Amino acid sequence: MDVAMNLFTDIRAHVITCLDALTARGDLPEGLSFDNVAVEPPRDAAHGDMATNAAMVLAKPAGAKPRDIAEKLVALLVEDARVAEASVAGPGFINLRLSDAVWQGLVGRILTEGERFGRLDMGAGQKVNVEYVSANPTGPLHVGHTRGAVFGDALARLLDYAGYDVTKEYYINDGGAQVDVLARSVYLRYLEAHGEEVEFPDGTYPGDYLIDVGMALKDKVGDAYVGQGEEVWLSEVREFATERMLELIRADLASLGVKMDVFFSEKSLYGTGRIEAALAALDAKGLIYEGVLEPPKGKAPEDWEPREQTLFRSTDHGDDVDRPVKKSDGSWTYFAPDIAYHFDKIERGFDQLIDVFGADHGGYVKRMKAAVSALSDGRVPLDVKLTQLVKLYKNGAPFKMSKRAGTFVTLRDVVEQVGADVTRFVMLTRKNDAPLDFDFDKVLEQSKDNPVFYVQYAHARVCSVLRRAAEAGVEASDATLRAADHTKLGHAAELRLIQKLAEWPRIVEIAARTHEPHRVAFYLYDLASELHALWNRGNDAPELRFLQPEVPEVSQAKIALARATAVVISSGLGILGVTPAEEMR
RNA sequence: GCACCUGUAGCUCAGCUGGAUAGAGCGCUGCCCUCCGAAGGCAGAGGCCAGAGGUUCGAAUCCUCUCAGGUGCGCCA
Repeated sequence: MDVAMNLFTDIRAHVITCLDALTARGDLPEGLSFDNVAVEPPRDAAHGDMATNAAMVLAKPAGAKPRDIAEKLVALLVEDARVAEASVAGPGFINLRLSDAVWQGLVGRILTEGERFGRLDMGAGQKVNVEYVSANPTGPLHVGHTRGAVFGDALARLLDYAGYDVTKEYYINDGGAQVDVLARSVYLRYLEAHGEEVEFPDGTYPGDYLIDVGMALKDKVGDAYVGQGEEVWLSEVREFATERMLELIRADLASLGVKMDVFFSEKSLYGTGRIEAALAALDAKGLIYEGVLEPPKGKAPEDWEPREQTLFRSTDHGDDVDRPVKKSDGSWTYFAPDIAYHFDKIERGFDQLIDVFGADHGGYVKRMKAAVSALSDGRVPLDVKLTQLVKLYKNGAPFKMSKRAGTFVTLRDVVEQVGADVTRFVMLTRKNDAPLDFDFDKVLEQSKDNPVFYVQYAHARVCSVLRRAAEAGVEASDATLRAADHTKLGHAAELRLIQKLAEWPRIVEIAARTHEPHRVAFYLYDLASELHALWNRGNDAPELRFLQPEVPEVSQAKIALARATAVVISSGLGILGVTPAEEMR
């Protein structure tokens, strides 16, 4: 077990020990649960370094006044050398101030643990499947997919960092009618490659990106399909085209730094008995029946007619209505193979499933959860994360996207214009379920209101200090910095930065638990802000500058702090999939 | 009609298993660079956390209802 140090859990353990002592002494009744006892950073730094609610949450079950418990607890807490001061405040909070030595000691530990500082074992090696993007293989990925791709990928990296065994997966919707549309569109481009004049009727994809595919098809099969009916070429062309589209999509993802572990084909579920097996599993639980659905109220469906269908009793697992798995012609609905796909994930032994969908698929969440709940007998949780729209702007003005007008913005367009690092970071500066504004000009701005720049700049400044230390003849290797005398870091501004660094493992824990990687991005911004603040104090107070060539020991302690900050920034950016910058250009 | 998401400073948004006087950036006001670390920093003003009830020692956070915006609602995926 490789558990990074977390000062908050360390101190919480100390609080629990003291509570046990109070219990043994008879000051607290036996058998109290300490589960709700928390040790957290205080909202206001003036309250101290950490605060615990122990006295308040225990007052009621112990039948005592919060302040009485608090005072007894305080007396024990201060016996530990790490606790410099403990006091009761407000309704019964206990504020703790830790000795400077505790904070100073953290710098050396971060430098020793490096990227491992902040890694957790909360996942305990549990297998988690994160499914994301899963776009139809009918064309290049567009901006909407980009957000899902970045979010899913960062979530996967975050969970890995938190100790889960993560599989990143893409479900290829290659079983439905739209890949037939793709095949017909490619066929038209194929005819075009043979010099025919073609038109693209409604219901086909007129995009230029298929021109190459049509030519490639010509190179492969010559004129074999010219003048032939669909029965001759449809299946072949479909396979050829989807394969090409997948290559395109893989390349799009690669340009963003996204690499999937598994591409799972919907088509592979057909004709193999796997859909039937999944539905049989539901049937065995009495959850499949033939029935007629009620029309949705108030929506006045004009062409509604009652018809009998094969239904999944999803209402037994929290859905609002039962859902059809077969169309009236007897073929499967989209839902059926998706049930089989999730059944497959369950059978592969995942302890937890996560699906990342666009917000327009919100209506699909309950039935999917119902299916997973039913298929796993409630053992495997499914969390569905919805990503909201990305609104594009160009220099403050909305940027309209239209396939017809040719102003269709692809993932590749975005990455080519602003770069993968910027794209990824910006996509994570908002909670996944909140809409996101993406301004092509603002994201490249080098100023404080651009968080990407601000965080990168903090990292680059540390690199710059290290370079200049070398020029000034101050030894600043990692080994030296680790062994430096960190007790020289006594200034309040320096301790503040260290305290921010101490929060890193907590941030990882919270972000991983809530499946919210944006928390990492916001934390990095705060951390960068602390570093910049300290840096700028060096303008007026030379004794706070990191590099002080005339006193190498002091420099080394301060540079160690800067370096520790860079280590954490680098870890955080790693989770976001962003490369830390060594210098700004 | 129903379901899900959202509603926090003038604007864009954070806010942990419920904790203390609700935070950040932009914008606004006022300071700080002859040079040595200013693509920046410091200070200030600005809030009925959409509204109304409820739960409790304590609610932006949990529950109920209302209002506003978004998304979706049987043979699309």
